[in-house]
Amino acid sequence: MRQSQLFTKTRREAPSDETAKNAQLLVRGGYIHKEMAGVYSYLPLGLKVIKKIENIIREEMNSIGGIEMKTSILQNKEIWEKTNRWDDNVVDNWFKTKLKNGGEVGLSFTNEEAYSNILKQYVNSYKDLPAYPYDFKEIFRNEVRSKSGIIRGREFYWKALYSFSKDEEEHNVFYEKAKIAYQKIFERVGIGGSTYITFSSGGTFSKFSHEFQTLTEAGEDIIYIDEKSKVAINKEVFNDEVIESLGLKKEKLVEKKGVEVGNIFTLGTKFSEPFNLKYKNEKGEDEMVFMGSYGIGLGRLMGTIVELFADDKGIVWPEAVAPFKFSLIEIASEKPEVKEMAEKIYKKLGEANVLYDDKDLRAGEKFADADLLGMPYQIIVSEKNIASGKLEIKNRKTGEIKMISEDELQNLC
RNA sequence: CGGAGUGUAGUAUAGUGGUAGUAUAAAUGCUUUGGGAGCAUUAGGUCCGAGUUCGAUUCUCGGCACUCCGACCA
Repeated sequence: MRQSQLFTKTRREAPSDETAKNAQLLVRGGYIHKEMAGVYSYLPLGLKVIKKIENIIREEMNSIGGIEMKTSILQNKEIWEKTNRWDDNVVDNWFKTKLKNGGEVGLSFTNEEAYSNILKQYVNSYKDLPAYPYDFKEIFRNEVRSKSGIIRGREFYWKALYSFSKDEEEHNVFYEKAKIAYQKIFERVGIGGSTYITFSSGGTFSKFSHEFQTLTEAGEDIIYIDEKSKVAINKEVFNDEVIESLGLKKEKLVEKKGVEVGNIFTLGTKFSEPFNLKYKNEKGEDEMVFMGSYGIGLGRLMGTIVELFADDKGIVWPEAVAPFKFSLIEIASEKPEVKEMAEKIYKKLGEANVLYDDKDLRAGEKFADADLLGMPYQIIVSEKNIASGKLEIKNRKTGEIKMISEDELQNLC
């Protein structure tokens, strides 16, 4: 993409109403726009990052049998009354609104009821199970106080998968697969090394749920990590009994701050019972469907990646989620060869891979922009480099500069 | 929801009971071109409402918004 086509532009200064590093840098780079506290629009560059993350998650969910669909955002009061979660005294962060005819609807803050209600209509037999539907959707939570930029918003985009299994045994097999798929996702988006599977409170049907906690000072959760096994315990269940049951040693655990980038949870029959979601087994007997939930907040993940890798010059994207792999910087010159070379490289690498800074700006400003925007590689085309017959390529993360030939450039794609 | 604070141009900030200033971004022209260039010209602003006052951006009250600390985060 040509940078001149982007209506967004970079800012020199951070907005005064953001203190979170992720929001400051993403606003400065023109990735996001703040609509109100806890509510952000995703600008063209920001959406590209979200889409890259979304595709990685989609691939991993599909690989364990997930089937993508879309549940509605407007939710029927009746189905939430079945689980007693319509009541504001039970769930205090609903966004609710009214239909013209006076009826009430809610904006979904989670998906268990919607899925249980839908599956109720289709699941009758053991032959219909298991089922692993999931969706990417906007979620609304009327938080009294939002903070941390896009890490905790009132409106956010998440992936939620629900597993509907015949019994606990079948559930457990899938649960373990999901755990591995989650680890792959965090590995692929570049935060695997800082992300710990964390034991957290489990609710009615299992001792623990599992969170995926990424270590960063921007985190709001306190966890105790075991560096060797890459396992952690959330503060909420941190006690001697738990430590022992996990085979960990208290003195080896270190207290850290983390962001919960994902979680997986055994729900059991907590939601299937109120919906009477059961099936006939092979003997013709009724059995309750056994459920699990698996969530990842995409905006939160994006914000966490920014927090984790940004340096004093700006954002540093891991290659897998960068909006473009390359920033192409053409240093203005009177010699037409410079522009010609830049255009040639742009075409060669493809507009999907390159953000081409074709604006009429000075070199310093283009370098600063490229550093702020954080593409993994910067290719610099100038009179000097053309004269040497080589191309200059700089690694955003390490700052390393290499002089390479045009042929070598091709290999980078 | 409890506590504290802040609202001035697109952005970041200064200042004042009496014509609102600077930087940056923007527009035009000329010069310039390897780490956020220079000169000139132009355009652009006091969150909303009420009160006090001859006069309010400034003081008072109310509202709204935003930020921070705490609580909450199913």
